[in-house]
Amino acid sequence: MNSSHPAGSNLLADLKARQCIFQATDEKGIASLLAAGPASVYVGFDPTADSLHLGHLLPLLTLRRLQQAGHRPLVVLGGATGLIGDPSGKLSERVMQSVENVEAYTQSLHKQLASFLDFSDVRTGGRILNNREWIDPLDLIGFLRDVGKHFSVGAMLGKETVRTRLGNENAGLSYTEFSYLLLQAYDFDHLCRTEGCRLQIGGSDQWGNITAGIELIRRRQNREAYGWTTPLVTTAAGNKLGKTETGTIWLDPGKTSPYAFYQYLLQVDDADAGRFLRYFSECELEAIEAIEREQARDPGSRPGQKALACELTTRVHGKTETGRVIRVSETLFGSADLMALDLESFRLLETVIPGTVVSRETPRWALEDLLIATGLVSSKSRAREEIRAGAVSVNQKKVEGMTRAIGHEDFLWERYVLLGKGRRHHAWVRLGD
RNA sequence: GGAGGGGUACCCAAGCGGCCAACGGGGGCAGACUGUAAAUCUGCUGGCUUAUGCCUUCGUAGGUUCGAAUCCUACCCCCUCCA
Repeated sequence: MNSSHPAGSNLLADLKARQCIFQATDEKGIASLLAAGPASVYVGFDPTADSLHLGHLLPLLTLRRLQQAGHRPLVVLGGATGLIGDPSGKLSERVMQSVENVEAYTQSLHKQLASFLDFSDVRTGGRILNNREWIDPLDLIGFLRDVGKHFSVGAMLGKETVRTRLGNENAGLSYTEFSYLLLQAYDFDHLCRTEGCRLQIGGSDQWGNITAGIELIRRRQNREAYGWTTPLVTTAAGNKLGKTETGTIWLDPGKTSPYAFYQYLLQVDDADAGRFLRYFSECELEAIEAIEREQARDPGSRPGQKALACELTTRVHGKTETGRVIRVSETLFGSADLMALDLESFRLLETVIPGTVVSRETPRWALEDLLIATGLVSSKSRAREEIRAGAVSVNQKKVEGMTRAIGHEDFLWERYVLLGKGRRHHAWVRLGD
């Protein structure tokens, strides 16, 4: 890994300029900790699903920057805390996950992490840990006496997380979730003891948990620990990055295809592109500013979105996949005449966007049925509505009228039909062998 | 355990015997305009062999009624306060 990045204050200055620091406990203390040599830094993720999503990326990539600067990344998977459920940022009680799910999720996340951090680099010596290692052996009485004793219920009630939950008419807060804070604080205390880790970073909703850990360390170990949070990344429209009405943008290609991932980023608001590049891109700030100037001059070509989408898709899904995705995007949205598309392009298309295979035995298909089969619409009624609205295209030609059917003559290269719904949704239909 | 409040479509939220597949808002999808942007305007937003037709849906299960999201009974869940 690139280790040319400066340790200590320059690194912090860069992170600040990128607005990757939302709140910090003691900037001077953090600066001297990082300047003193390689420091262990920890980020925790609870296995609430079998994949991370875009919203997890900022703390993760911030940790990556720290590793590049020579520090030691520790990722804690909350195999234990995930069984409790973090009330932070949640408006209502979480549904408790089964033990089997949490275990399976933990394993999935474990695999995913390898593409963001280098755990084989002996010099920085990063590790992935599961907090079951140290939480499972705890006994209740011991925990209450040694850890619980250091927490004042008054202070806990003052935490924003707790206050919002208690203030909500329709949601309460169970004792289980109320105790979450103690467990996460204990994680930090444990890591400080066993790994010499004195810095925790996390998303902005983790502030309360992080500061609780710092206090616990102070009381039990009489040591000074630090923390900072990254901002919650929201869009100009006020939504969380990666959360759409139709679903979450996952990092797992099986849950969100690389194409969908790329397209999501390509479509971010102009107003967000520069900010997101600062958060996520490893380009120097000057380079980002140059892209922004380009963007201002020619917003239609969206250089900011393209840079963002390209870099992040590459980081998450790799270079090869990103190349395919970009080529397909250019095919579908470029001015190129579809009829000029060669068979190879269709084969590529097939690996990138959704579609369906139909039997050669059938002479004709109702357009509605193919729209459903490809997943472009959810029901026949919807299909009809979209056709009526003039939203559907066959081989890039808009369908007029309601009676269009698809026959063998529509298959280009006697093999493929390209269906479209609206400006952005495409799917292929392949004639089976 | 007691008292009170509440559970309606993706979310919020009206409705409180027929005119309810269910007002309104948000979100989503689509059309126009564009730049695969934003803003704006318009349409759609349970399903079906498109039908002034049928089926499913208003926490769950029963019941009353010609007819129920609306009334009754039991049950489940959530919130607040008291014990």
